[in-house]
This record gives sequence, structure tokens and C-alpha cells, in this order.
Amino acid sequence: MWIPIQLNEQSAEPLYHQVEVQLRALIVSGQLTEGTLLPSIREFAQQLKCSVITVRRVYQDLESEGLLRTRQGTGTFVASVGADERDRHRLESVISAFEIAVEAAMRVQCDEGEIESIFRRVLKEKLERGSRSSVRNPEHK
Amino acid sequence: MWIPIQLNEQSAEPLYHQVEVQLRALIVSGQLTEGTLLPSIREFAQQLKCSVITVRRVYQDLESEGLLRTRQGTGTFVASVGADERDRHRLESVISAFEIAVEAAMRVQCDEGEIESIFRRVLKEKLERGSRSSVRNPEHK
Amino acid sequence: MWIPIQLNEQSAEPLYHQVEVQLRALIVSGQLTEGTLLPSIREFAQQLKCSVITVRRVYQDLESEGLLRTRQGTGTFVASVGADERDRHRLESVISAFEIAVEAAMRVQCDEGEIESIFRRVLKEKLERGSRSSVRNPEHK
Amino acid sequence: MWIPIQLNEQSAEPLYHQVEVQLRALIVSGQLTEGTLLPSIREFAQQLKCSVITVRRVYQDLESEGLLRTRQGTGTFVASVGADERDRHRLESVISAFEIAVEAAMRVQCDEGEIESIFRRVLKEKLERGSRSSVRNPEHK
DNA sequence: GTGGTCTAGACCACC
DNA sequence: GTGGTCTAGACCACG
Repeated sequence: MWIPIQLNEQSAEPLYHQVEVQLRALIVSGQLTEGTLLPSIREFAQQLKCSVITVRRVYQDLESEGLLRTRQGTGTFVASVGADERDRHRLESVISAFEIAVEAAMRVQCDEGEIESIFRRVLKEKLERGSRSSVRNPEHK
Repeated sequence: MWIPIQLNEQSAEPLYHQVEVQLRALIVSGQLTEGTLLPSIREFAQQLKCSVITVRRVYQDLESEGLLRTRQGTGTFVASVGADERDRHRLESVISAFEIAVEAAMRVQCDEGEIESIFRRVLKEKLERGSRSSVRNPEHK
Repeated sequence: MWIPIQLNEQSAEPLYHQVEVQLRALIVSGQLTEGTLLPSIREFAQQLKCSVITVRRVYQDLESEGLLRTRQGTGTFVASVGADERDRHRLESVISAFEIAVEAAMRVQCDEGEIESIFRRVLKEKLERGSRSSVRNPEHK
Repeated sequence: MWIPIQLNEQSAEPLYHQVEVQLRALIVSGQLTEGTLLPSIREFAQQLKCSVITVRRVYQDLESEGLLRTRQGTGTFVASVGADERDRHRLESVISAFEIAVEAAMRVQCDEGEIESIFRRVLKEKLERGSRSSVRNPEHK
């Protein structure tokens, strides 16, 4: 099974974290439905061109969040998450990203109008590029 | 001299990075004007309750960005930055944060309306709380 | 033939182990008497909704413990176990579980009184719920 | 710094899990107080004669439970846990172990009197051996 | 000095 | 075949 995940080798963001973010998004947005059998850690590692350990960690982390369920000898599945909890996850990730953005704007003394105009500009740009996957900026240094 | 910087010990974001982001914001937003003498490394470290190494790194990084200038035996000053470059810095940080936010939204299949509504909600909330400093979400793990 | 066994898919405890523990309990407590013919491997696997391999392992393990006996082409029977050996099995499982419990209590510095009070509370609760099957806590991670 | 942890090489219980259980017990029982700096992962690995990865995992798991806090470049500390939450953790571990024990007893048809007598016997035995550390029984096979 | 990530591979347990 | 544990070691980032 093929999972659409894009890694950015350039980014300082850890591999496992990039995968987690995207896989979590696929689940909470309903693109991967409850009960779906994910690729085995070995398969997935091959697809992502990374170590099995990295995949293992992703599966483990998401399992501890309750988004995945894994049974030894069987495989790893998308867990049954309540619709409400799924929505909570979904909203939270977006809200938190916007909070960071608005705070960044306020730190440099943008007024409401300026923030709105930047938001519109970015939104328009992204929507035009459609679902084209984009390269993330390296975070830290 | 007192520099308004808030560190969040809980966050996984490195200390030096938190300081850099906030200090950069103070400079490019004009809250720290050209020529201003910053606290000595030791003083600043004391204020922030962190290691001098951390402060030294911040000063070095911002100096290499051209935002600070260090005079041996005198101290570290806010550099003279062209208005255009200042604006570039200022815009860039905000735009990049909004790009991340919009991408996060698109990853979980938000449509344009939903993104707008979340943006408005967050913006309103933040504006109401004024410049009250808020706790950042940990970035990575 | 119907064997009352409850599997907990959520638990990290291996399937075969859950089955073994419960089947062993049924035998040494006399609820399955000597000579009883157990379901065929396929039947049992169907009932438990698990793999035949799992059931085969259970039968093998319990046979090597002397609790079951397999006749080629006939099926698997509850073996004749001496009353003393049956009692030994029966006691051992309970004692070992209580040893683990008491050790857990002592590790977190419970004194004798506290241990007793917790024991009473749990015992009372379980007795009230009768023989209602309950969900097991995952052991490891 | 020395942390009293006993590993049982014989047990089928994973190393990391043995360490987790005991370290968790030390924290929630108040034997390691808030703010205590734990040994570095390298030091601890040396003490336990295991890989640094194993220690890392322990620290990470307990951090995600909120019992530890770790800062890169600084070390790993016992987190500030509310007294109530600490007590909850403490009780839960003991209660859960006793539930397993009582269920094991009920599965083999012990009556109330028999359960009590076994409990007393085990408790007395363990108390006599005092705080002498004891070897755990291998769990599964 | 610290912790954080990742590799390549081994061996075991489960289904 | 699957996942689970563990090793030994590398390299980077933080203070």
C-alpha cells in the first residue's frame, strides 16, 4: 500500500517528525479510514528511504496518541477514533499553526489590516498552487 | 537595559532560538532602534536566566544577519539596517509563519471557508488578549 | 462445543497467551473435566476469531504441560491430571499474581495497612461484579 | 547520581520496561523528588549495563507521561507533578496489579476465603523478606 | 558536557 | 510474513 508522504531532506526538521505530521494529517482528515492496514515498517521504510527504526518510532508515537493500533505479527492499523476526537485533532493542529503565525505578526507590530492582507496573499498563493506539495522551510538554523 | 523577552522553559524550542526570534522581531519592527546598545552578554544571560553561551550565540547569529554590530570593548549595538531590508526581514518572518499555517490547514483538507473562519477566530482572540505574552506550543516532540 | 474465553484485542498481551491462561484456568479449576473433547483447531480458531496457528500453539503448550492430550485423528482432550498436580497449577497461578501485586505495592512504599485496604477494595468490587468478564490492562507497552 | 534499579536478565520482560516500572515507582512514591537531576543517559546506561538507546527510551516514555522533563544540553529532571496526580499514578499501579490477581483467582474458582488466605500468606512472606529485592517471574513463555 | 536523531543490523516473538 | 527489543556507534544540536 502506498502512502503519500513527502520528505524534505534539506529541512532541519527530523525525519520522523515530518512523517508523523503528514501521517497524522491523513488520519484526522479522514483520508485514511479506520481499520486501514498501513504498510509494514519494513515496506514503509523502503518507500521513505529511511531506517525501519524511524518508521517504528512514527507508528509508536501515533499509537500512543491513539491514532494507530498495532498488533505484533499482524500489522499496524488506523485506530477507531471518535469523530469528535478526530475533529479535535484536526482543528487543533490548524489553530495552533495560526496562533504561531498571528503571534509572529504581532511581535513585529503588524496591525490588523496588515495581518489580513498577508494572510490573504499567502492563502491565495497556496490555493493556486493547488494540492502541489511544497517544500518546507528549514526550521531552526 | 531591559529587553522584553519571554522564555518558555517547557517548549522543545531551543532557548537560543526563542531569544533570536524575539530579539529579531524587536529590531525589525523598530522597537529597538538603530544604534541602541544592548546589554552585555553576562547581563543579558542573567536577565534571561540562561547560559552566556546561549546569549553569545544569539548575538553572533544576528550579527551575521546584519542586524547587530559588535565593537570590541564597547558592546553590541543595533546595526543600521536599510528600511527596505528591515521590511524584508519583517515580512518574511510573518509570511513564512502563515505559509506553514495554511499548509497545515490544507493537509487536513480544510476548504477556503474553513481556513478563513479559523484565521478570524484566532486573530480575534489574539487581538483581544492584546500584547499579553503567551505560551508557545512545543515544535518538535 | 463452546469454550467460554474472552479475548481482548486492545491488550498488548499476545493472543495465544490470553487463551492459554484462560483455558488452563478452566481445566485446573475443574470446569473442564478429564476426558472432555475440545473443539478442533479450526473450530476453535473460528470461535476466537484468530489464526489456527495461535490455537495450535495453545494446544501444544498445554499438552507439554500435561493438561491436554492429543489423539491423532480423534482430537484434543483434557488429560487426566492428578488432583495434587491440578491443585499445584491452580495455586501457583494465583500466588504468582498476588506476589506481583504485593511487590508493586511495596515498590511504591505502601505500608501493610494500605495494601490491605486496596486489596479489600478490589476484592469487593470484583465479587460484586460477579463473574462478569473484564477488560485486562495491557502488560507491557 | 545512583538510582536503585534491579534488572532481571532472566525475565522475558523487556529491559526498558523493567526500568520504566521501577523508575516510575521511585517518582510517584516520592523517593525521587521534583527537580531531581537524573543521571545522563550515558551514565545510566553504564550503570544498568545496557545501551544508551534503552535509557533514552525510558526517559522519553516517562516524559510523555509527564513524569520527567528533559532539556537538550542540560539533562533530564523529575517533573513537577501535582500531588494528586502523583497519588493517582501510585494507586493505579497497585490497584491494577491487584485486579489482575483477583481475576486470576476468580478464574480458577477460588472463593472469598481462599483468596484472602492466599493474599495473607503472600503478604506475610513478602513483608518478612523486607525490602529485599526479589526476582520477577518471567511473564509469557 | 548534555540530549536528539538516525543507521544497519541482529535476534526474538507472534500470527 | 508481521512487529518488538536491543546493540554499537555515528553525527548533530544545545548549553
